[in-house]
Amino acid sequence: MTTPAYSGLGPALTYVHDRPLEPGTLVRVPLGKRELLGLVWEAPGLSLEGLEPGQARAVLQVFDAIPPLNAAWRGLASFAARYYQRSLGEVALAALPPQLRDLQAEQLARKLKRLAKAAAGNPKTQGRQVNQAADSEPQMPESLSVGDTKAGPELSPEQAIALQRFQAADRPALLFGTTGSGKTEIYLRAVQELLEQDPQAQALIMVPEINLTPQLEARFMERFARWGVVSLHSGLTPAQRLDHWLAAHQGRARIVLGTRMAIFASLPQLRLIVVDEEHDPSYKSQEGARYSARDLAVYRAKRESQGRSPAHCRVLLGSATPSLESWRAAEIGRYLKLEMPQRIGGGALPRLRLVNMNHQPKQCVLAPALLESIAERAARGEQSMLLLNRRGYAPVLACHACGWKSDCPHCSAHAVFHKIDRTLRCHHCGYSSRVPYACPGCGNLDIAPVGRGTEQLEEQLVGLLAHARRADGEPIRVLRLDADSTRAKGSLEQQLAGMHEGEFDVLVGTQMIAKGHDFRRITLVASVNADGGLFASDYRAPERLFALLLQAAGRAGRDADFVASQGAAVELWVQTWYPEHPLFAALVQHDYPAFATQQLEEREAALMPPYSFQALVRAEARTQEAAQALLNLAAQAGEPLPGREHLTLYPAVPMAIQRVANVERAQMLIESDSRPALQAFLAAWQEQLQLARSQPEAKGVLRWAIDVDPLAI
DNA sequence: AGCACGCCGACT
DNA sequence: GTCGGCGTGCTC
Repeated sequence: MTTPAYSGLGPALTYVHDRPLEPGTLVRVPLGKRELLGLVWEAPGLSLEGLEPGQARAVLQVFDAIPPLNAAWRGLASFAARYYQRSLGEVALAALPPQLRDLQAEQLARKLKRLAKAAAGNPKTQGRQVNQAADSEPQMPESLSVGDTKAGPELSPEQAIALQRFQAADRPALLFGTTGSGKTEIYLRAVQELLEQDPQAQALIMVPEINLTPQLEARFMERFARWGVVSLHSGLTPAQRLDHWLAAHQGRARIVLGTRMAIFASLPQLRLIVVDEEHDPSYKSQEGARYSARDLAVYRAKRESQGRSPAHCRVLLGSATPSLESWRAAEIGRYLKLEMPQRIGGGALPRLRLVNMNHQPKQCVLAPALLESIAERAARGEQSMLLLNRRGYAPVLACHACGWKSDCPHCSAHAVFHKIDRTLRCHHCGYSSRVPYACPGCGNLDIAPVGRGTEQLEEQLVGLLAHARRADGEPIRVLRLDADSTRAKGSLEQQLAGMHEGEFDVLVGTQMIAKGHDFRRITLVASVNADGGLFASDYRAPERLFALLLQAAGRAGRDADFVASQGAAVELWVQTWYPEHPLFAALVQHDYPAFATQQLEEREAALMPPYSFQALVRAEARTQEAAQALLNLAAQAGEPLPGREHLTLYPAVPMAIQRVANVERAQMLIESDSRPALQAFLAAWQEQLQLARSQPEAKGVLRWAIDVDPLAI
């Protein structure tokens, strides 16, 4: 009755034990020559009499020191496995802390005894652990209302109404709140009211990125340490992850904060799920079971409420730029829409300044007016932030004599020029080589960088601002933050702290600086080259660009007092060659609803999600032909399958980056107006895919995977 | 996924 | 003649 952590083996395996085991019990079982962690699953109608001798081996150990995973959790795991077309064992066992796999039952029992003792001796032990991880983040000053031990600020009327409507909601709620409108305070209050009113209740708070957990943790710890706050994300050590998981599973932690993996945390008394920045693509897993933690949050809340009132477990999705899926659900009343258009403290939203690059001096990096504005701000003690979505010095090196380009030898992509260590690096496979002295094609010495990355922007900015001075008369200081500059552990926190202290005047970086961080002195945000998102082949690109720009804009002017005392103009500058693009018309007005309406109309006309349902099958092989053959052969074989008549199967095509690490990749898009039809077809089709593998045309196929509700096509 | 079994190239 | 490459197949 256990499932192995292996994806090819679909249904549960059968084992025997000398006494009945409750479903959800963790066990240790033999499989082949190995000993594995297993999970007891329900086995309706199975009796020992029906078993051939030797058909079932014996359970080795029972982890009876911890309670079984409950029915709601098992329901979530089996739904996720079914919906995302993976085996139950893979989903269920991947959702457990990895260290559990290596532990013997007695070791776990001993650990639990120790934890119980520690918890009895010091009820705050749990909280301490978390705080250590979070202490590098500067704390937000809270305006404490006198006599209120809960130490929350007064809610604005708008917040109070949103919270009240959420508390009365009988369906998932979408909190559409401008950046700086105080969404986090709503989360905190919702959690507080729930945990005060129900002494057992647990809440799950999800954030898109690991970088954002420390500061959220700090805010939750500050108010709710007494209730036990733990985090769950991939940055924890294996031991921490097990501890935190156990704390949640045993109900010692009543608040769990985490990234997408936290959706599978065992929370026996789960009553509230918050998904912050619900539109963020990080919620969609890109490997293993390709689940959407946001979608599973909605499912899980419903499943937890099964057989109880619909509001037993509530779910709150928050965003300043909701996904079009959630937006539409709110429009048609499937979700409750809560709106908070005002910034707390009345801070003005940044004014959009579109820079028409057609009218700028030739070859200019930053418009002169933008440079000047940055310099003026630095002179007044204000900070600026520049976004450029490309790390490295230049995306490619090229020889103008023979046309040679710095291509990665293993991928169909350029190797990026990193000037700092004079390397060419492929961002897809990790290949790295020294920059050649002369062109490998023709020996020409004149090989030059083409295009611009953050390293180069930083360098040019320092040059362009050489004449300018800070308030203290010193030269302007530029900080670059991207995956390269923050590789060392703790260096992101350290550099962010420097930015907060005002050590730097200008911050240059990739996406990672646009999200969440609370910079107090930034009054200008600029997107150096936004056009990539305007005409990308991916139909979701405009949506992502809009979200990125608004989110980045939200970094500016967060401290209304600072802005007022400076008399600062809070601005978002966007450099573009296409200023007339309709996306910008909506952006000028900060009008997400208008943008969403326009995008949804396009989607409806083209019958794209959320007006249709998609799945993507990707194949990897030694040759492109084999990868495509597998998909096309399986498609042919799938003709008679259930649901097929409601589907469109497009021909297999090479992926955008066709070859990565010497593996050829192809994909096939499947579209349907019926989710059940798509589900039924995919479930049956797996077998055809498996069979197609043994055809001679598909020789050299390495693997294939189905991505249900893919984000990028 | 692991781990075994099984059939073809360069070494003591 | 063996060590070892990774292709194919199985695990209650």
